Amino acid sequence: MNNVNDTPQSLTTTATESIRQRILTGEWADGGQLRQDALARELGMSRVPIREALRQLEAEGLVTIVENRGAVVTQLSLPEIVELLRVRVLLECDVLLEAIPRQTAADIAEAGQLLAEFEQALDHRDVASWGVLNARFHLALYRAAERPQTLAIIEQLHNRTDRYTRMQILLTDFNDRAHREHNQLLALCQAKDAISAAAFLRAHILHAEEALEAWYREQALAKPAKRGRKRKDG
Amino acid sequence: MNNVNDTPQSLTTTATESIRQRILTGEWADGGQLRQDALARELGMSRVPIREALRQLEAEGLVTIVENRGAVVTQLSLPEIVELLRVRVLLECDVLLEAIPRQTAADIAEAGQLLAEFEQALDHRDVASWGVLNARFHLALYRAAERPQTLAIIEQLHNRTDRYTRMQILLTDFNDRAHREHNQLLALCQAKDAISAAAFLRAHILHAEEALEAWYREQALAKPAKRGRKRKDG
DNA sequence: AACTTGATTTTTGTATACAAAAATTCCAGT
DNA sequence: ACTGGAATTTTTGTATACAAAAATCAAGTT
Repeated sequence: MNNVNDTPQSLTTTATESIRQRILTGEWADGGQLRQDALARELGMSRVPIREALRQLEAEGLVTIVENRGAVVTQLSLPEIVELLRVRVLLECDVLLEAIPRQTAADIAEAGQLLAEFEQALDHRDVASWGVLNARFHLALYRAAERPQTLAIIEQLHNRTDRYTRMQILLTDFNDRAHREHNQLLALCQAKDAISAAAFLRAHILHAEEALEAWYREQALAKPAKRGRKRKDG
Repeated sequence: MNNVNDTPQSLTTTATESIRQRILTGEWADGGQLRQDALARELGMSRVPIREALRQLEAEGLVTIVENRGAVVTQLSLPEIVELLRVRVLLECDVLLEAIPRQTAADIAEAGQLLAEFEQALDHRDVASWGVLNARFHLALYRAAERPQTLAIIEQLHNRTDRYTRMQILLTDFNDRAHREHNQLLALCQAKDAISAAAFLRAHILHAEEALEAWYREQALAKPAKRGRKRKDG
């Protein structure tokens, strides 16, 4: 995704990548407003490439542009998140099944390296990188399937959902479980046990979904209590 | 997708929709150049909203922007098309399974109406509308699943692949088979036979894939012959 | 305190201008 | 006829200016 050629990159591409990265690392809250002028100043360019970048990110599902009102970081409802996780289950399990017989030692090593980085990030509560590392770990396992179009769709699904699964890990102290499951997944890949790995991956994603649903339910219970207190104080 | 509100639509949105529609109906050939100036003149606006529209359509996979050289209608190779059709199989069969128990008589009637329109379009060789009607027919069957995010992804997959399956129908006289299979699919939905319908849908999409692959093989055989003749004349 | 209205400011959408890159044309030499 | 280089034209990328829409602020009324 980085510009590895010597040809200068257009400002629009620079803006798209920068804004996307900042959304993925959680710099802006869900629903947070993205001001064209501010972004243009920060990135040292006019509003025009910013607008083009926002158009692109809107089509990727990361940004929602409201006409004459500007752009916000897209907010997903729980049903929407759950739906996208279900799509992930369908695509990722199929791709993993196909990838495992073709994974090389280098693929496994790369995934292992990413897992080590993810463990460190979990230990250090470096929340900003959890989603990115999670996506990279999964994609490293799938790459051997040589399905670049499918992987691009999967990457976009991660870009849209990992903010939420990451937040859930943070708020429910899901670290150990996430790490355990990733290690187990890697071990099954090393063992070339495609059927078990795909079934495990399915369970892994569905666990995240269940935990997210449980967390949302807790929030729903917690919110009315807050409102009650506010009335008393107000 | 049409603007049903009284609020005026931005020029960018207008341009996006217009250009997308023209790509889907085959107005431009695969790989055809999209000139910003020409589009701006045709649509009666400046280049700025055209550029924004092209950025959006690029993220949808319909357009490929080459820096400093402009935009072309995206070309997919056979492996890429096959891959996207496989993704369609995964998503559409799952969604149809979920939709069928919830389909209403209105859903079935809508799909039947679209099938009648598709039959007419097939009879009249109205090629421009085949892809659009095909997508609409399928989406009508799935809508009862109430999975809007998944349907949006499926719609984009159709937008990216129906140009090719449509071309294959045209060039291999696949009309009768396409029509028969759509009718069979609708009948299985009417019978609420979800398992058979999903299996049939899978076979239907894979038939299209096989036919496309066969057609590409014929083209590969046909091409060297043309090149040979050209050398003799040249 | 809440609401309404008008004025002002901010933000967005778009056109125009300009610079840079790419494509095309032209011309001279072989 | 072909090639290479220069000149010209076309096209793209971006900044700036302007108009319109939305948001904010201030004053007055209930």
